[in-house]
Amino acid sequence: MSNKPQRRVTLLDVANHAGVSRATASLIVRNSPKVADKTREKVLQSMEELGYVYDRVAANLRSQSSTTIGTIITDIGNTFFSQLLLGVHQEFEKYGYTVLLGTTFDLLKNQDKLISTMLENRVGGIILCPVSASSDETVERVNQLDIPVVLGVRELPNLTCDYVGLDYVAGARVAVEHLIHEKKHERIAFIGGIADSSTWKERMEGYRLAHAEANLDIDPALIVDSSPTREGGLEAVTKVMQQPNPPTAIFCFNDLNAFGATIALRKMGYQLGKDIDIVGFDNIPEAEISYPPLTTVSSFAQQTGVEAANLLHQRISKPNNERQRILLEPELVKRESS
Amino acid sequence: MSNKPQRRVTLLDVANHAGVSRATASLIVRNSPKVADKTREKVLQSMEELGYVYDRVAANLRSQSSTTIGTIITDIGNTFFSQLLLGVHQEFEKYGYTVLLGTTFDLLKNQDKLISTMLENRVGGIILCPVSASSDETVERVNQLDIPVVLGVRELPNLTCDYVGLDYVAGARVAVEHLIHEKKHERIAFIGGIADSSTWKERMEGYRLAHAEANLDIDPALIVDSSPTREGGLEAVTKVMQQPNPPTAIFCFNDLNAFGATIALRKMGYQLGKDIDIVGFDNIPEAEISYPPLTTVSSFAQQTGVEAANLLHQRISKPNNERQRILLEPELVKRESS
DNA sequence: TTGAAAGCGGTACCAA
DNA sequence: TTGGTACCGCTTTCAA
Repeated sequence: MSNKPQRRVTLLDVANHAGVSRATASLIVRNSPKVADKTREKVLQSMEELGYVYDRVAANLRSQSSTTIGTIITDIGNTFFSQLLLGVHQEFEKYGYTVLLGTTFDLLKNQDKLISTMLENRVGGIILCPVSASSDETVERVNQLDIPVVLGVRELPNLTCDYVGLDYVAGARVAVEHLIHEKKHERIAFIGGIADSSTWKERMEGYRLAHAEANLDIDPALIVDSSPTREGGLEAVTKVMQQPNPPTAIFCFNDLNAFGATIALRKMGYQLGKDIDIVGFDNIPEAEISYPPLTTVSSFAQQTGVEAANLLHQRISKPNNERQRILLEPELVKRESS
Repeated sequence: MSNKPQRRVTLLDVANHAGVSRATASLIVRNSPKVADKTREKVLQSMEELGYVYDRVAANLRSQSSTTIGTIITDIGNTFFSQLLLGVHQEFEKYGYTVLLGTTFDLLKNQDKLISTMLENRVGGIILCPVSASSDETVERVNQLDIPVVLGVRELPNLTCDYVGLDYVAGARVAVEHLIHEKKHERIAFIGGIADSSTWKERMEGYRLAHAEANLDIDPALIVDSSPTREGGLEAVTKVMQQPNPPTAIFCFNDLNAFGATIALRKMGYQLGKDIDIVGFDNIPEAEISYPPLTTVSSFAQQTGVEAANLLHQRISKPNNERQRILLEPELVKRESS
């Protein structure tokens, strides 16, 4: 028993064993109702005995279909994306899709390669969280694809596919308004994130609106971008606090940036939530247990994943439906860091 | 342009367009050296023009090979596993494998189904982090598989496949020794984790050894298991602190449990690292930014993923190599919670 | 170095 | 309700 390199048991083997044709056996694996119960049982019995394993790959090849979908995210190490992925999985499990995972680390060349890989693997659709440097070529390329694509988190211009993301403008605005009105700040820094990206620009817009509404001027020296990581936050806040006239509050591109900033500020001797206020963006699980617990804007990562998966599923089953654009509403979660 | 449901461009189309045979074109997509440079260029040119996309699925079917591998983890929401997954990805990208991801949520029936799905999708191998309730049937089943399996994190008895994990006994021991010798505790609780699982038993053994070595008795009332989550930690610590003679220090099954315990203890009015000491296990990124920063045992999640991927790759290329068992050495990371 | 034809493990289609 | 056969897109094998 268990002497490995045996030939795979095929449907034909099963059919022969059960004394039926391959076509009939095929109907049975596909749960077709138009086959006699007796025959079905006989064949199922044979499958059991022979240890038959369905070859979905061969089936998909012949039927020109696919049961796998590609999910391309930026970084699994970032809880925001792992939460999103959780949502995607959770939803696709229902539909019986399998997920092919790819991570870009925000590099365009990785993204290009991943899209190719996904296509070569005949995925039925792609959930794409585009890298911040996504170029016109990316857009062009995605537009050319014969399979459905749902964009997540970051929207690309001139792209006509479904999209699910957050109203970042509103999210940034509510965060900054909180700092202005409830916390009475007038010099608020905006740190982190890559200034090229649409997600940054939208937060910037929210930041601007909140200032405009309160008749507050914006000091460009208080705006320092960086990579959206802990390290980035650390660097950016260090830079911004070295100003002759430093800010009294800090709005961060995301929670990761905020954590980095927190570490740096604490080292400088600031007491967070007292000497200086800080608010993040995303509400990743760490925000709750960090010190001090981080005030942040929830961007509903898991929910985003769920919606994206749903959109893709709909698009696959009804290719000609009208294009959808889902914008989740952000929510300010007040904790102790501000 | 971009009128969707066009037939897929095949190698035959390319061959015709370039005026060569399909076999020749096939050699070219596989980078065979035995084809004239002129022919190659002509064909590559045609591919470009026609927008050819290689069908890896069909290729794998015909050549009885596979370029995807399955990775089955417990929960993407748990940073330990997302870090592990990060390692796996990072490594497989080098070898050109694509990862099919599955999550069990520690449920046996999910695990069974995922293994089936992976097989049906013709994965070339599986990295399996088994659920804690993995039964003899799981073992039996995995033993029967014709494809390589590498076990991660949790070892299963009587299973002859490669394994990569941590020396949990040593890890628990060093943690508890720290509490006994450096922090002078004599009543140390062990909370969290499922008492059935091998990972729990090994930590328990380390806990026992540290006590034995210090001539300390173990009070069974201080040992409370739970699910390995934040909620579990919260419940378990609540139970253990209600003892008439509560512990003065707490060793947690993992960091998630520790965070839950932290929240509960703080609510009870304890000041961590002062009134009571706590140490976790895993050293997930959150441990560093939690309050207070958590003393914990690093279990090198990402490294585990890297090693597992390597093991699987080796096994796939050399099926008859001797079985390997990699045990990473734990490391105590001292922070402020103890 | 290139080409013709069979086959991987299924499904589609049509006839019986 | 069942069976026969072509075929999905590629690789393999062997001959030219």
